[in-house]
Amino acid sequence: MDLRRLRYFVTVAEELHFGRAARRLNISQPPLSQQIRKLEDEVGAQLFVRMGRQVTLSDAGEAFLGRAYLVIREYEAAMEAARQAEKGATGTLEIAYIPPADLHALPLLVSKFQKAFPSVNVVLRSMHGLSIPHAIQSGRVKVGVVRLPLEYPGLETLSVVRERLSVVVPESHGFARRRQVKFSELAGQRLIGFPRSLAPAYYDVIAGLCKSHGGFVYAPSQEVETIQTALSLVSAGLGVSIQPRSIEALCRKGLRPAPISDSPACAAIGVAYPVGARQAVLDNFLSIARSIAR
Amino acid sequence: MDLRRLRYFVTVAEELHFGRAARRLNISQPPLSQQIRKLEDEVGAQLFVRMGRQVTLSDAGEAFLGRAYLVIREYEAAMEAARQAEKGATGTLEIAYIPPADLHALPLLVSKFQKAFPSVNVVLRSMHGLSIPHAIQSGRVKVGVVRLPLEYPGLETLSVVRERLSVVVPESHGFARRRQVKFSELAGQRLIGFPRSLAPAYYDVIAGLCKSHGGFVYAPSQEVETIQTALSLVSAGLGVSIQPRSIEALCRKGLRPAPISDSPACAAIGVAYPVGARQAVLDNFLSIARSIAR
DNA sequence: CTCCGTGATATGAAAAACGTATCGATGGAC
DNA sequence: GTCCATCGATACGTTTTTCATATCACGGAG
Repeated sequence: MDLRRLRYFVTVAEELHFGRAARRLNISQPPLSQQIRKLEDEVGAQLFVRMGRQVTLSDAGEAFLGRAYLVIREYEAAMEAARQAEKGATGTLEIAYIPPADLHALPLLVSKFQKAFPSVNVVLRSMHGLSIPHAIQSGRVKVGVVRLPLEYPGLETLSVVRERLSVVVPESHGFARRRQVKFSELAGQRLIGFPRSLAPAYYDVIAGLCKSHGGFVYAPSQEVETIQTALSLVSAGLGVSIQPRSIEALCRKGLRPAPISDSPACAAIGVAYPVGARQAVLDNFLSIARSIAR
Repeated sequence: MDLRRLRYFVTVAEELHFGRAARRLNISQPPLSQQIRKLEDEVGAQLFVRMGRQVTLSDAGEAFLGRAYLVIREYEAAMEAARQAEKGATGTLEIAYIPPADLHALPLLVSKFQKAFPSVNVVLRSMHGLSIPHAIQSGRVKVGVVRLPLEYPGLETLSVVRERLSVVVPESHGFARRRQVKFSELAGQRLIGFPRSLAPAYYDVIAGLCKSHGGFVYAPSQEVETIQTALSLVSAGLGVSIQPRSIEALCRKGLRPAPISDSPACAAIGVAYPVGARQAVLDNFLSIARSIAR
């Protein structure tokens, strides 16, 4: 399908001379005449007026010519659009992300990506961390921004930002004026945390640190699903909460974050994507993610 | 050129299943796979993702699909436009006309034609009667509105309106209050007329009537090219002028038209067109002209 | 009238598209 | 795990389409 007849027609219409047109098209004249005749049959109208040795566009041909140019241009634009999409320079990138990602990781990723690929349409979908893997594998989104580590068959991950931990306490708390605290000091505190099912691996990292560095069993006395709720409960004096250090930006009046000095950079957020996905938009997004991770 | 591959692609994209698509297209499955592959080669991008038994549109295919619909629609619109143009329902009709035609004949023709064929673009070109035949045969205009009779090789004519004659006199003239005059009374009057070369046959008709009915030789003492000039000269008292009866509409203050009672309907205006022209717009225009001529 | 240029026609060769048969891979049933 | 059904890809021979060479038919110029 190469729009051959249309190109033949356009050339003849431009030359108004079958011989010259045939030379321009690198074919001989008889097949050109045949193809024009077939085109006329298909269209159902006589496109040229052959009077003697004079060839003219008929009214129908005149009307057809302008449209023919449009068809050819549209077709070439379609091919070009497909090539651009294959290079990942255009198209749509659906990103599923967990709410806490919009503090740091998500704005970083999206702004840098959009600067590099301004023609890509980015669609952001806030989702529960649990449903993101399935959304990726079903193709509803191309990539997820999730809490790491994440183990899921068929998915690979790439760490983007890693943070150490802080403990958020109310203003009246003993830690409120401390420059830093240690895990061991958290023993006995009422802890406000998230259900393990929300991010099992991340939960286990925190629990492991409490055990190894603090010597106590991580057992939140309140389980909440969002950071905002956790902070509200802290503010109300129901306990303290272990959070990534970037939580400071969210600490409104009455809340104080205290860095945990012996915390490794364990609160990681990264991207998750299908193994062996051959999608250029995704590849481009991943290279942006890698450049941020350094 | 039937956009075959494009239609194949669209069908597969709609079905996302080569077998079903092949059945819908009334071909077998292998050639369909081949054509899709060739299309992918030509476009330069993989349009479908074949993973196992699952067929999906790739990003490139997604981008291509929308444009492909446009191409197909544009192409069909082009064919339809050509057919419409061939039927004469659309296109352009260039009309050359002599200035006196815009009194009666031209508005009649154009308004009725445009009512019947509103999509045709009518272009009106005022020209000297002498240059109209050449304009028609060279194709610069499709039809002419001219003074009849007209003899010209390669042209046919069709009478549209026929009028009897009046003589236009100044208010102070002796004929000014007459209900009608006869050719014989025009003998001895100073006559204002047009050069014979402007419309030889029409000139000869008038001259013949003067001779046969009036018994004198038609010999204008002033020759002018336009009706307006003739009327101005009459108004200035330089003479009287023989004109078609519809001249009454142009008689401003100081001018009086007097019908010539023994004039036949000899001032004819009609359309001139190439013999054997097979142009539908022209045919449509001619049938309108015939319906006006009754 | 003859000759040259032009588009249409005839015919055989090359290329493209198609159909039948078959392979290979994948997913589900047992 | 094995078997079976499904689906797309491949192989190959046939049909259709397209092309090139040769030739014809027509019209205008000398």
